[in-house]
Amino acid sequence: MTLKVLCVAEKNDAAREISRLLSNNQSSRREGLSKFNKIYEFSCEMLNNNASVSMTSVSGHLMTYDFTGPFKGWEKCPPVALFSAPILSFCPENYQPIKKTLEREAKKNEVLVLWTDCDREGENIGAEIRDVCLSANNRIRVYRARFSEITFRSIKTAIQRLESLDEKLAAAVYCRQELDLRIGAAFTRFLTLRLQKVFPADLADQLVSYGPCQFPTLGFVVDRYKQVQQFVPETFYKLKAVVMKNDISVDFSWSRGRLFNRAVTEIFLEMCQEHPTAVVSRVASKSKSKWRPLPLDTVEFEKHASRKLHINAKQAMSIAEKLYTQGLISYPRTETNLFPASMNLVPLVQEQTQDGQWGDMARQILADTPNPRRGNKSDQAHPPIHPIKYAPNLQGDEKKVYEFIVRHFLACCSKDAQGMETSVDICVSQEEFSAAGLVITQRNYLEVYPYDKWSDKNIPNFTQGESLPTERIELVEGETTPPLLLKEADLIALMEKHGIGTDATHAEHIETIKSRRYVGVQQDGTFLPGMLGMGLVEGYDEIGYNLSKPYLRAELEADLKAICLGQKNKDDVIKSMVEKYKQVFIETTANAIKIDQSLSSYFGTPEPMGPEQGDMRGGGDDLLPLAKCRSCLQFDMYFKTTREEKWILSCVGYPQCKYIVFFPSGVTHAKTESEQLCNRCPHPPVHKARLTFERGTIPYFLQGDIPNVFIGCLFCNEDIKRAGIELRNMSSHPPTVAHSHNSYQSVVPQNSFTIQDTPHNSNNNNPIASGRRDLGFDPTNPPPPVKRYSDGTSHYTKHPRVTEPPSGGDDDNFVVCNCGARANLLTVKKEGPNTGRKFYTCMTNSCKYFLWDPRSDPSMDTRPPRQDPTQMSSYVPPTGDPFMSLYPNRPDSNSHNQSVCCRCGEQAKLLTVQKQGNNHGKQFYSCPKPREQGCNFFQWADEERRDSFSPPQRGRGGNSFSKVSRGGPRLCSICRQAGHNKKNCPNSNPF
DNA sequence: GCAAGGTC
Repeated sequence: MTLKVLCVAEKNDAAREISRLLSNNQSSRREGLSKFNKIYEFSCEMLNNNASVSMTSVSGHLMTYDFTGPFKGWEKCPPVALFSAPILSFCPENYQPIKKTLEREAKKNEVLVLWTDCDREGENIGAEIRDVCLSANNRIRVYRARFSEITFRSIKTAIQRLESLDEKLAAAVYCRQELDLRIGAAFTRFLTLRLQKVFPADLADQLVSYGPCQFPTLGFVVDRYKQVQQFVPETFYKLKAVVMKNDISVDFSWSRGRLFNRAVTEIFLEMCQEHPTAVVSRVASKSKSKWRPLPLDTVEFEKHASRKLHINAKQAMSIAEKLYTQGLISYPRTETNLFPASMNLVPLVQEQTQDGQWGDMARQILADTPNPRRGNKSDQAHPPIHPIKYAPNLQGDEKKVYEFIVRHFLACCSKDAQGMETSVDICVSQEEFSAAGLVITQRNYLEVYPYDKWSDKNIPNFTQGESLPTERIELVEGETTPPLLLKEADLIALMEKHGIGTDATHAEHIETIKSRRYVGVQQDGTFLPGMLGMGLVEGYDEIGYNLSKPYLRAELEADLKAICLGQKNKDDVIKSMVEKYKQVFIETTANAIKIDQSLSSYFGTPEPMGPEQGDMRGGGDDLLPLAKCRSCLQFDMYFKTTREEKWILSCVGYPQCKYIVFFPSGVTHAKTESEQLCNRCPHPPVHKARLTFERGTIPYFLQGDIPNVFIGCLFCNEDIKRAGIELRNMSSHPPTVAHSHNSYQSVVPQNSFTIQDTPHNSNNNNPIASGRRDLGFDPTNPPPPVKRYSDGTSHYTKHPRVTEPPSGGDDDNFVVCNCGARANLLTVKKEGPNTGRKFYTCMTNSCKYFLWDPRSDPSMDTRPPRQDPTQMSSYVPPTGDPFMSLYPNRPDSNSHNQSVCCRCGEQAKLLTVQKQGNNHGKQFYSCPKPREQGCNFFQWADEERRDSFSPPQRGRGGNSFSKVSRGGPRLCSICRQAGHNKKNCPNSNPF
């Protein structure tokens, strides 16, 4: 029996090479949907079967991450919301062909073997491949091949010991990805939006970013610059003895090195000058070798290119990649600095014998057999960088880079340079001096490697015990010098030392801080911090977090390691790190003025920016959410001002969730009280709000210690209602928002509305409208097309009080539900039988009217949405709705579970939320009288927040329900305890 | 328009 196996490697090169090895050079090649990722086919033994194998590849990560909907817009949500915003995982457009190839091939095969690189990222890429393949073929069996290098032996061993994917490694990468995105985006948006406003003259178009790699890199440059600035030179003194031998003058240096006290040095000088004869105390000769370089890895390549060729790291890497794609050199991204024992270097050296400059050297190496040193690093995937083919016709920098790689390779394969070092010690009046000379005996690798310097230094022959007159003894004065400013190669070395970025990304991070104007490069290649970079680091230092230091990142790295080892759990790490960084962020925003001040020493007077500007542009202290949205329960709600400068409280889920609360015009400022939580509201935390009123507009009984200021919960406070602080709200049921690792958004709005007015009463006179809710959509008798502002024949009618939309265009998406609120035309995005279908849904949570758009493709499934008489709505959203599965809680027949809705007199049901989620098990009252008849009231059993959920037309105040239960003690409606009522409840709000 | 990590 033949087993059908799909193998997937991390990149095409690896797939090709592994196929070659597994097939004994017998694989055939065909095209995949991605032109960069071929499919290699062959047969071999696998899992004790004859396997027919298709081997293909991805190109690194298949999936990428981003925020969704409202969180994508820079000014649509406050940056702090990004710490809890949902994240969408999706396959970007240019990788779709790869994904489609995987899906297609997965369907044809029984087994999937993952051949991604054996590192953390590789494990995660493996998991991405697995998820895609399983979604196309859920019966495919998944294995992981582990190999340390792409050699016949390693590959064979791997195939005999197929394992399972290490979920821990994959999880660590998910963790890194999520944190990098949240932290980077939040800080970047905040900084950019704020500083563009504060320093419009200099930074109006400047992107000011924060990244956990770029910022510490900037920190290194600033640190060194400061060391140089703060350096105070010190004068030192030393002695020098000059001796003539065979007409050659030799400088001997003092064994005491240097002293910082002139008087003391002068005493030694006088002593020597009193008895100036030098006696040779020791002459020693020993052989010395200068080691040939180690095989070249990426980091060394970048450093050498920068130092010796004066080509910056980023540029050097892009040239190397070009040479690689031309087949001239090996893969340039490698952490390996030792050639695998199995690798045959002879043909590679052979190639270079043709060259006029280094051909002789290549021949010499072949005569001696190439023998490179073995370094101590291996990424177990790629060999060190080496030339593949001889390339005589390159020009410019390409030629320089290629030549360097060839010379370095030949130098590696050559022998160490040999020399003889002679050291001579002399004694002058008990003070010791020494000198050394060098004679190079065999240049060896130096012949081909001009980048290293090792020169002869001639000194004459001295004999131990001989006495010589000193030519002179002198006091030399010098000054200590500051450290040198960093050059690119030093910066890369520091990044490597502190684990900032990876070998593949060092050059990119350096490029980023250059392009963001954080640093500049001088003519001599040294890095100077720019005004922006300097100011940012100073500002952050002022705030007190070492964001420009590598520590925080190092802590994350340690956590990631712990995840890999199974000592920590991914979700815990994300939770704690998000919380940590969020606190840092909040403190940073609260102290943002310090950043302004630091920058103001470079960019002049800042434009004042305070908390009064409570918009999304990064300022002030309005960045705390008040609570989770009362409508969608998914997103946070924030205070903000409208264009007309009226205060509102809105859900950041807009436009997916349009819940919004309007305040009366007397409110001049609204803010979340960071320290005060409401102890009665569920779904904590619900913060109390601080509303500032215009003088004279606030009722006397609301005034507390501070005149004209109200502090209290907006969702369960009777006083608010009595005071006439009308919390008008409009909302829509939000579509499901995809969370991490979901590849779809189920529903997205076709357009977005701005809310212009309060909804009004339902139009009870419209028979079609009022009947529709009960009947649902009748497929046998499809209604006429829905028109905007229909003439009464449509299911939606224009309510006379709704303001005309400003455009006046023929906007079919704009309709008014029979409850008076706006209804949206939405499209199902989730893959399934209804993909692409459009439907209308009312924006108010308490209505949730649903209707398929009859203009949708009639061949689609036109069954009406699932109806359940116990459900609140005729529309059942896919997931995420706490009201989705509501079933009456009827365990007994006594009246204990019943209340009478005092508004309409109907008996209200006490229901229990069955669906798993935040509200699981919670009880609520629901009046069964249809909305069209003016009721359909909703209220959680354990709280009072009627206005949030009641139909807008209901009057304020008064209790809609009177309990008919006669059993048990009467409980306080605030704290649910017996013995008092809400008027004298000890837990009540003081207002 | 944000990050960093893979890779072409």
